[in-house]
Amino acid sequence: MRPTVHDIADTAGVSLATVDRVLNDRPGVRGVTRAKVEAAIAALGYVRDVAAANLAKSRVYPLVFILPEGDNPFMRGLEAEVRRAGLHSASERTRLSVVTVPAFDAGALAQAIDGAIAENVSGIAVVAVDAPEVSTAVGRAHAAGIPLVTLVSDLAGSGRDHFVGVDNIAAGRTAGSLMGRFLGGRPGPVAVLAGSMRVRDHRERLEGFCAAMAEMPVARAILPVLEGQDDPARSRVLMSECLAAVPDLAGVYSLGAGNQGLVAALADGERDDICVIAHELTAHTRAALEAGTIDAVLNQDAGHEVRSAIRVLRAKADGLPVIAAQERIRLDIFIKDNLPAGPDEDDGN
Amino acid sequence: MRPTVHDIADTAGVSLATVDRVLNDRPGVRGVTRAKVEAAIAALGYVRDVAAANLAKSRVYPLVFILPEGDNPFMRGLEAEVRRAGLHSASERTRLSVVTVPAFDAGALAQAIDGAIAENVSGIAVVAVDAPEVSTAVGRAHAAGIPLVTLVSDLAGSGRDHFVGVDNIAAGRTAGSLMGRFLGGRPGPVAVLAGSMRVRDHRERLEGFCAAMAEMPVARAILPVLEGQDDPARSRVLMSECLAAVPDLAGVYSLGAGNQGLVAALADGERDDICVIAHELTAHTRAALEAGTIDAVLNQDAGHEVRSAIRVLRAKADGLPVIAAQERIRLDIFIKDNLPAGPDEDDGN
DNA sequence: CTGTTAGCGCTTTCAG
DNA sequence: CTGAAAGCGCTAACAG
Repeated sequence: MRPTVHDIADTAGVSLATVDRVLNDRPGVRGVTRAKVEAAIAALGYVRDVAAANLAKSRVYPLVFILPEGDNPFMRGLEAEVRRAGLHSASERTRLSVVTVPAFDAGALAQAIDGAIAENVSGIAVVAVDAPEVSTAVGRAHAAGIPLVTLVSDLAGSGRDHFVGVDNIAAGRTAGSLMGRFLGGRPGPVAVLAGSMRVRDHRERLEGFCAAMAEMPVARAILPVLEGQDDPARSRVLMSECLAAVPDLAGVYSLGAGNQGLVAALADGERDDICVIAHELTAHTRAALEAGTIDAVLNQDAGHEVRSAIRVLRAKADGLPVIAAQERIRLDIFIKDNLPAGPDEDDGN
Repeated sequence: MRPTVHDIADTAGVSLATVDRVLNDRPGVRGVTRAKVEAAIAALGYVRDVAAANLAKSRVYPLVFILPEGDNPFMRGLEAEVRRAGLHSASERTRLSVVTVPAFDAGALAQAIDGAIAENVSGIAVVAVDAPEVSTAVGRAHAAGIPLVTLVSDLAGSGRDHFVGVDNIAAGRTAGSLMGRFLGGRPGPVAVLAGSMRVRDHRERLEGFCAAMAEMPVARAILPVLEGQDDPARSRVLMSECLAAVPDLAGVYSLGAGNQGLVAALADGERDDICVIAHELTAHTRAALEAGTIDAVLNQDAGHEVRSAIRVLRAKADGLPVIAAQERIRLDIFIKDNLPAGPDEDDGN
């Protein structure tokens, strides 16, 4: 049997309370006593049973996730993952809630953050819009001692405690690298369809993409970015115009959530010869991948992100360190052949 | 506060013990009583606190992992992941151990399985060699009521309770698909380097690869399989001979663990123009990917696999159902640009 | 500064 | 068939 607090108490010749004080290094223990206890801990090779500890301190951690509203499928997927995690929140002693705000709206976002601060939650996760109002609101959370992590899209030089999401420059590079290889020697420029250059993840993806394309053996023109505001109709129009204007278009990099519009435009123009690389595995991108319209999808696992955000916020709330390496979010590459299970099945890993 | 067993007992007008009997559907409860309790459970929306339950039943589950010995880096990585999981085994109430047996040795493997049965462990995870001796040993485990899962490589028509690993046919298809796209119109045959056709995962990968290559727009010859026994020296020799014999070789699919030898042979022959797709992200493949020798690596996350095996074995030992969708292991595609953190850093997801 | 005691939510004897 | 009571490993009052 593994040693317990009782064993420590016995071999150190002190009471349970004292052992507990040392373990959680709370004040009120003499140096000598502390030393005895620490010796016993080391000698017995004690490891704390976290589950039991959580059970005992029946504290709960109310955490709030602030996400953009609207029909962006990735964001709705994120929301679904938060709710799914909420089911397990039981044993994790957390209470999760979701607040949605208009997309790309810095003011509304700042207000939502202030709302969470007012409710005195124990942690905030927010899909950031990179704007000063947001930064100052994040500063207020910090001042109030409430841990805050940015999710998916980061905020430059703010007081956020941690960023949960992929390395978007690397994501862009990956897209560029695949695009270059898939196109090979085929001539023609590539188009880039984004949501908005106001969010940091989109800017970074573009940067990485251009860098990787520039390193390819075959030089290739990259057309000016089309900003579709992650709106299907708008993205479709922009893309259709582009297809009409650039008959020799060879590829499209869709780095935001405009995929539904993109696929529609490609169907309208009957252009299944174009190499398309998109982000986020959703019902739309999955279908397009299976149909051969999209060639590769880069994905960040929403489930992993949500669980990571929860772990980090809890750790911060408890004043525990975050193991950075453990919280890195991977960039998945999907092609038709390695598509995972179904859209609403979860791998829980 | 969430409802507890006490609340159920109160509203159902029974004792804790009875509630517990119903919850874990143990015998010894009258139909009427059971109904009352179930009504209360439903009414209160009770969800069991698994952590507390585990704490109370201080039962531990000894699980044994049987892995091939030798310097196969993927297998050593698997072993490392088992040990890492062992650290957390605390709160999971499991005790993990590892047994290694000579690679591709069905007799030794069968013997190890019998050994575990004799020790009366609560679960066995085994990297299978696809042979009759192994199947019968698996049958004995089944007869003894010991849950057994195959890990990484499956066993045809055996009594294994579950397979933890990737869909290897899909993995082969993915490799073929990428190889076809990367090579584009470039002429020349491709070689296949395997470990042994005696393990099922290698056979399945080959099958998927050939199928995908056959569907490519450009027809391409696939050379006879080279079986390197996952041994660096042997793989190197085979590969070198192949390079010498086939000067216009366009690509290599390494579907086993012979990557060290493969990379050495390519270096010997100064052939960095060949498109190489390999399996499993290890120190060697990572370095070769960064150097540009290998173009893509398909990976199964050893950490995920180990944790999945543990979850499944525990569930089986407890007679609980396994949520298949949750246990599916993804096939990761890595290129130079989306390589994850470091080789010994874990993402724990 | 240190110890005693009563739980957290669940399981498990052992009596009735 | 059902209930009372004791604990799992840890924390948190409250006394000393």
